[in-house]
Amino acid sequence: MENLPAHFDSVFTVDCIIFGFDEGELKILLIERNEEPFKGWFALPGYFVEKTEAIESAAQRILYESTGLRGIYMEQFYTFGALGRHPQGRVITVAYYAMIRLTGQKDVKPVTDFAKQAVWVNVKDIPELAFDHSRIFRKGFEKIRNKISYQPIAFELLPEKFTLTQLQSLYEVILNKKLDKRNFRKKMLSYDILKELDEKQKGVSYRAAKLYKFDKRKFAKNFQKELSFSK
Amino acid sequence: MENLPAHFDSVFTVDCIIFGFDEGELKILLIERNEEPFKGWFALPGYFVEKTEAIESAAQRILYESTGLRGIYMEQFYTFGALGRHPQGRVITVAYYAMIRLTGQKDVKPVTDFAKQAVWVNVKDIPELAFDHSRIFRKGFEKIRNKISYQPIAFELLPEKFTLTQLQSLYEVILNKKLDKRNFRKKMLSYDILKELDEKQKGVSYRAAKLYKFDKRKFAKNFQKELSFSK
DNA sequence: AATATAAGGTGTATTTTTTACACTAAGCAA
DNA sequence: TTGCTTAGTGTAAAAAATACACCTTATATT
Repeated sequence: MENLPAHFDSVFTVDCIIFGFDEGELKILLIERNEEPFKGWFALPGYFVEKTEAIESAAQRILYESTGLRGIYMEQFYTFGALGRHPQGRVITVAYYAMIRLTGQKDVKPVTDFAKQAVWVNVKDIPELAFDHSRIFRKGFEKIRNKISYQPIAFELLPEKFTLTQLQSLYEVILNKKLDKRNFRKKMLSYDILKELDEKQKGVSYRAAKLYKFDKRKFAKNFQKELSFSK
Repeated sequence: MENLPAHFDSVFTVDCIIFGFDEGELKILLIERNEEPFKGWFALPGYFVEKTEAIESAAQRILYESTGLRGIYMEQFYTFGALGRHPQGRVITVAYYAMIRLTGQKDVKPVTDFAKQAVWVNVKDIPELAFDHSRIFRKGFEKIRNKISYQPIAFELLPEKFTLTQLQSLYEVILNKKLDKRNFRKKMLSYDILKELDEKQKGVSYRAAKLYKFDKRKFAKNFQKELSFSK
């Protein structure tokens, strides 16, 4: 613990797991580190929290600096504070996740030096990450897998207008299992939180599907009962 | 942020919600603060984390110092880091809860100066607490209320041997609603995680009930399916 | 124009789970 | 012996979850 960099006074950091859904694949954002330790490794977007910052704002700032993304609601899921997490001493890390919509601008780019680049990586292809970030990722992924079963968080990953098949395949990727089409639709529609639009999918070379939107109004009204997708 | 006490270097703390079940009442441990700010107020047991401590060990140490309790497994549930939580500056607090068995030695006593006394208080009678501890308590209580519906955490609050009626009334206190006796028993027994003992309750002035134990072995085997007590 | 292709969209029967509900049995005390 | 208090038990009805297959529609190809 001798000779630490200046920010080691604060000794705590925020790391973010940013989920995106693109072409049927669930991805997260990783940065390539441009600083020792673990220079050149991939890591979750994250950095040191300033001494007088609220954690939430730190999370926003740090996500912006490492990826260029702004104004994204993140949910805190765990705080990691074991000894030996960081080679230079005890570092406490508050971890957040967010699910975002990748429509159009899915190009991400760090705006500071500590990250060399930011990239979207399929959750099935995550390499070994810096520090204990692999563990943090697993814990966060487990969290959303669990949460999606009883809370409508999947919509945040989809474009505003989506088909039921897209919604189902997102559930399938997150839960990592096949769902029955008829049962999925029956159940999803029974929650009465979707709005059926008069529009159809465009640009597909087969029968176009109806488009739906998540309906916040209906959700607030009808969502006493919880979602459940066990099978 | 001028003139802060020495430990303000570290600016983070651990707070604990310790649940106990006693004579049909769900209680938590509070301490009376013996330090400014909020001297004389009740607060959750908690204190500053040292610079080179792991959070988990800090939580153990702090719980011991404020209440005399040792070796209690605590589960982290949220980290609070808004500005303005602490009148002297930004303080980040990692919050834990634990559920403990109050058999015999339920007397608690601080072993340092920052707490004047430690007391068990019924969750229905919690006064306004120091800092944002009322909020932390509500969040932790919500967490266990939620968790008890799908994980067998209630047993940790009961004596090793308990009756089904005791178990049910614990569920009722935590969930804050009446449950049907027959349905409760049917469902609880269907999980096959209890061991029926050859013993009966003693010292009651009415028909004595059978005693049961939580059976970790069976639990590990049979607990793919989750508990659920919605009604 | 006809055909092939690929996904969209739909219903029913069966099983499982949840719920509602009330009386007898046992033990102790007076 | 009687009264009091809690223990302990079963069934029918409703609701939810599951398993399962075919026709429809839009486009692309010949």
